[in-house]
Amino acid sequence: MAKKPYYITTAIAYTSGKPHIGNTYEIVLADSIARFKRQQGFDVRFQTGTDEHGQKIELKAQEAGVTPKEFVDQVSGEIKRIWDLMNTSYDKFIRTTDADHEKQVQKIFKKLYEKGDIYKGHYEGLYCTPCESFFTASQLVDGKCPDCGRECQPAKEEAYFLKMSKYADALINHINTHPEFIQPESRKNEMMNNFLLPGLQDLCVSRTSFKWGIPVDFDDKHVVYVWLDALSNYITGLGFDLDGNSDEKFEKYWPADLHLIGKDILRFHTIYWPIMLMALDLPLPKQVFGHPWLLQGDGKMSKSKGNVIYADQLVDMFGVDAVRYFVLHEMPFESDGVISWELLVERMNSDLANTLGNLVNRTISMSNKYFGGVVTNTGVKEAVDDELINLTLATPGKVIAKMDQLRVADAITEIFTLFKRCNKYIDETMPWALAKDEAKQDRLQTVLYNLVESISLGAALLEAFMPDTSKKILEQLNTTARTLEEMDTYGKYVSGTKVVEKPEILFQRLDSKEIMEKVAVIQAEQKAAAAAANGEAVADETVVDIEAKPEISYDDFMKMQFQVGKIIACEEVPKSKKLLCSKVQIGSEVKQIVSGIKAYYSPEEMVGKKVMVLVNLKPAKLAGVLSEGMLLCAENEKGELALMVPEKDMPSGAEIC
RNA sequence: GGCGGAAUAGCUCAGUUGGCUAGAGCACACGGUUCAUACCCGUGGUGUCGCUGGUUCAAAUCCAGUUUCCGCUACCA
Repeated sequence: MAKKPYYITTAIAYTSGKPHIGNTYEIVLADSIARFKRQQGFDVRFQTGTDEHGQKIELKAQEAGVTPKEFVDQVSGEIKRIWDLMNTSYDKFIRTTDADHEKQVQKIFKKLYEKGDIYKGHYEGLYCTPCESFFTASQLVDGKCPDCGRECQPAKEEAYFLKMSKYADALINHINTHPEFIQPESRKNEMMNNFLLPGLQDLCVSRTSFKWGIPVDFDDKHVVYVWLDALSNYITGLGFDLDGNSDEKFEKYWPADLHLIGKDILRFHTIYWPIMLMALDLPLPKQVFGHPWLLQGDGKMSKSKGNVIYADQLVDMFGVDAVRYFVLHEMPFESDGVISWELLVERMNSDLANTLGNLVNRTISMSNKYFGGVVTNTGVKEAVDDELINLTLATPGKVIAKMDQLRVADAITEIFTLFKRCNKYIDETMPWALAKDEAKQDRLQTVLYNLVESISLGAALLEAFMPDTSKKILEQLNTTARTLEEMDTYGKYVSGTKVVEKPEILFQRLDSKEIMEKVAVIQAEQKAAAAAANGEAVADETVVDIEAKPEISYDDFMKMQFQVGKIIACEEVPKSKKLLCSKVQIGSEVKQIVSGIKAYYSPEEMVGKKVMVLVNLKPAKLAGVLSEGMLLCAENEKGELALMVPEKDMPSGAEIC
């Protein structure tokens, strides 16, 4: 019988920089699932890769003084190197700059255009600049922005749009009839309530503001929107061809069984991607799992703090399998996991060195000490053996059940429960006591055999999660990994086998203090590097490009009145997350102004500042609070805000012109 | 503001449709053991199961209200 196909993908990694351990988690998680499915007898196809287009990359390359292609070649190579370092068993590493991918994306775009699902639209009268939103004519209220009620700006650029609304009902129906489609389930409500049920807007799927993307082949002013480009990788990587000449891999593996992605990009995978597929008349993936994040224990990761953790640093210090064990084991199914160097040392010592490593070590040592390494099943069973045997035989089923639910951390815990039981079994049977009694030699043989048998089975189960360790244990026991089917009977370890003479230490215990000293050095280096990079950035002057607005006349400009305002009081706007309400003294007048800057300024530090105010703006209510003007801010590429203040002290009310 | 979720031992979390003295791992303390990587095994918690009410023979579990935190989303004049 032909093996059942199983197609699993990770999100393709964005090539804006070196991936940290959080990004690396995803590929390891996918790898453990892929390996386990192979062990279960599936014909697995495992795809990963890099997402290489977009304005951000164009800018990064510019900063680095290289071409975009040179930039992504370097980063993509680095990502692949780390994926390989982590011993991940992907079958295909796709790059969105691959020629065949680009060609298919162009074809897809054209096909959807010809079909009418992508149409050329205009911003004219439909673009609200302050809201930064596009609206279809029907969405406008009295010809004005439905959100803010103001005039929408005339367009200066044309763009292509994907008709989302056409497929919305079909998608809602699909999600409702396929409860397993979006995982974890709690995310399903978010997608439904926030996007689908309120009504989908057509999606703008082309850009003209930058060049680094796949050109629309029939209209080369435009490049294809990066998400349309990136999402297509899941089918182009299988050799999909729109003209019907698809590779057999596509016929075999599509639709995907699982898209494994971060929880932050669920929207793209559960709304845009399915609609794209519907428009192409292709079946939808069976499941999309938005996994949680691996977060740094001591605050957010940042290069300037020097606390970004990279996979290769961890591997240097702990080894590949310890890192794999850690990221897989520390991640709960739904909530974010935490990583820190201290936690790693703790897990390394207690789980890997003590429970597992020491178990293998003591078992092999005893076999050598008492029987010259030969492990024989003499069949002298006692009641105490039952518990170990039963648990050993039950463990594969438990692991399979957990893996079926994608609960990888729980699956690993099941395997370690077995190893712990083995340690207990040694205490219960006390081999060293049996060894002293001539009459108990056969019993001792059986006890050691049972241990070797249970460890062999546990080690085979470990393959998906810690492939090297699994192999090392089996080699030391001089046996091979059995399949899941072969785990149904106890006693398959060949009696009379000789184990290795001197056991190899699988995991060395580490001293937390020594590790932390090394970490301090790494962090200091990273901090210094970040500072140096910042210094360069100052010299190089990092720039931000924003979309240009239409030219205005001097009269237009003169309509606006700017003055220096002194903030004399400030408080948070209740029930709002981003708003601060300030009392601003402008000359002898006091205005109340609401600003969305709570994330960057506390009410206390606002008071006393002299800032630039647009004073003749029509008052409006924000979160129910009247605002009579606007505090002007500069905004960087991250959306962080800084208030504009006069370079020299100026009196309140001074005109800015 | 809208929708949803969470609150259980020092820490990280389990607790299926309400049912026996509320569990696991880690950490900590004590005891045992010596084959082993100072390891393994055992024992040890008076935990207000966020708070207040309610339903019930019985509530961590169901209902209502309340507080705090989190996610998505809206607001950024």
